[in-house]
Amino acid sequence: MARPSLDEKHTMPDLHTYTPIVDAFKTQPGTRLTLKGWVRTRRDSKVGLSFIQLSDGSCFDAIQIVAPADLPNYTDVVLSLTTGCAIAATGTLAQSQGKGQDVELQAESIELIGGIENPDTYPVPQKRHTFEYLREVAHLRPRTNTFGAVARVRHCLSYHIHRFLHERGFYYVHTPIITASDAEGAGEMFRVSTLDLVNLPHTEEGGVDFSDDFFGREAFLTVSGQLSVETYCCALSKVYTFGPTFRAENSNTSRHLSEFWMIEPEIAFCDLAGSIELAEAMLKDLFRTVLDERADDMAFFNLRIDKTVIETLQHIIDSPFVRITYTDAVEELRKAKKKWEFEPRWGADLHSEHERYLTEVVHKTPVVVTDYPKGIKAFYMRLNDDEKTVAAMDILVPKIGEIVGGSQREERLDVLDRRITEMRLPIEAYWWYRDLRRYGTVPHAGYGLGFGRLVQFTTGMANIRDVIPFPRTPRNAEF
RNA sequence: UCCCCUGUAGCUCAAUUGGCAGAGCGAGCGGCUGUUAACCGCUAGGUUGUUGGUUCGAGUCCAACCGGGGGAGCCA
Repeated sequence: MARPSLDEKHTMPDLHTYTPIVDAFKTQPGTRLTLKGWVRTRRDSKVGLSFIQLSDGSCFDAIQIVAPADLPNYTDVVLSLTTGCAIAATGTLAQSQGKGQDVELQAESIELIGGIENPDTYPVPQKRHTFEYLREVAHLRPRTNTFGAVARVRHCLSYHIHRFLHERGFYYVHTPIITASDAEGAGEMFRVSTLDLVNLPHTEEGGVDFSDDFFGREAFLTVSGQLSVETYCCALSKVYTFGPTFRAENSNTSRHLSEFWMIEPEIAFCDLAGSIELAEAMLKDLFRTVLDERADDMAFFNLRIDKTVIETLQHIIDSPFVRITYTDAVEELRKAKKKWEFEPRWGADLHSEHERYLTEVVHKTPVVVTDYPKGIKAFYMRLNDDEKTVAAMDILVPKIGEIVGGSQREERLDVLDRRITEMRLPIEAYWWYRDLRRYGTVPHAGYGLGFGRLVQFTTGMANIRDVIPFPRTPRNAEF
């Protein structure tokens, strides 16, 4: 990420009457600076000094400020600073006399900007906290090491997804959040309505009369931008969406959210293999970039969260993803000397234990499973010549399982219609989707990459609720 | 939604066969120190998730409900 260099600062609006700590660390000792941020800890020395660890979130490390006892407000302000206080400190950057840091700020003045009402009630004092507890104080958890690091990595991944796709000629399409179609076929939907719930208008047959509703018909939050983005794909060739999606499933796991972000590239004149290549290149590019640009945060995750993350990411960057058909995968699983809770069987979906075995035990790397039975996959996936399987793919990674799900789309109208009918879906609802096959249809393919799962995998964080600022899950929408 | 575990101080957890509610961390005060996961001492802090039941007596046993965690399913 191109942070503005110090020289470029003057070309920016004067937001910074102070220096971000990330820049302070790169500054020559002897330079006079003002720093602003939040106090992590204060330690006093009877030599006549206080040491203040200051963090502003611009990088992982906090900086040490040395506050001499002869500051005019030393007794009444400096000595009462506690964890969480917001301050401004002006002074000279100096080579540290102590161990543990290279540079520190020798303060000439310290100004209290925002104090702590009562240190005893501050929810995130400088001590160990469980992630479960921190979820209850989600408005203050970004001040902790872990959540600051997650936020920076999340930003880095987000930014470079756009960069990666942009560099390859993809256009970013804003697909709608509200959809009038309940036929997206990827799970339970949240209803969007302005009807008065306690006094619903009824039709003559006794059902709810949605013609009185805001859109004059039933409306929902989208579960996927795919169907919409296919329309732009069949005009701009290479496109993607990156936005929130919503699933009203009663899912209670460490890798599901009711509101989550997803990247959905869609590529015209492309088959399944092409979309797998893109997904693999994209994941590798992202891992490489994060290890490079967020080395500070990644070192922390590797030390405190998961001692194998960096090694795992590096290994993935260096080796090709394993590709295996569903049929071969089932064969391999059946041959495995392992007791399954669910016996692998052709025609049934792979269970969590099967996916983990493939990716964690057999291959120890991401595994791309392709060509699933048509009966367990969505209507829009392209029927293979065997008439039994469809050109679908899932990319499985250790611990998390499915991180990408994609397919080549069915571009033949007759086959598409047959599939819609077979699956007893309301064909009228797909009129505009079917039009794409009537007017200049082309082979195309795409996939959905779960952004939260990507952040989870990259950081080693065990629960998806801890890689998004304010997780929405069943019975939980505080904040 | 199903299975298993769990709910005690601000946080993390103890509390013997049912018998006086405890510790560490954090916080406050004091001491020590170019300190840095600091160290030493003192102090404050509790309707044991809720409701009901069994019992002379319930943190402990029983029931229902509510929250949290792990696994499964749904998927990204």
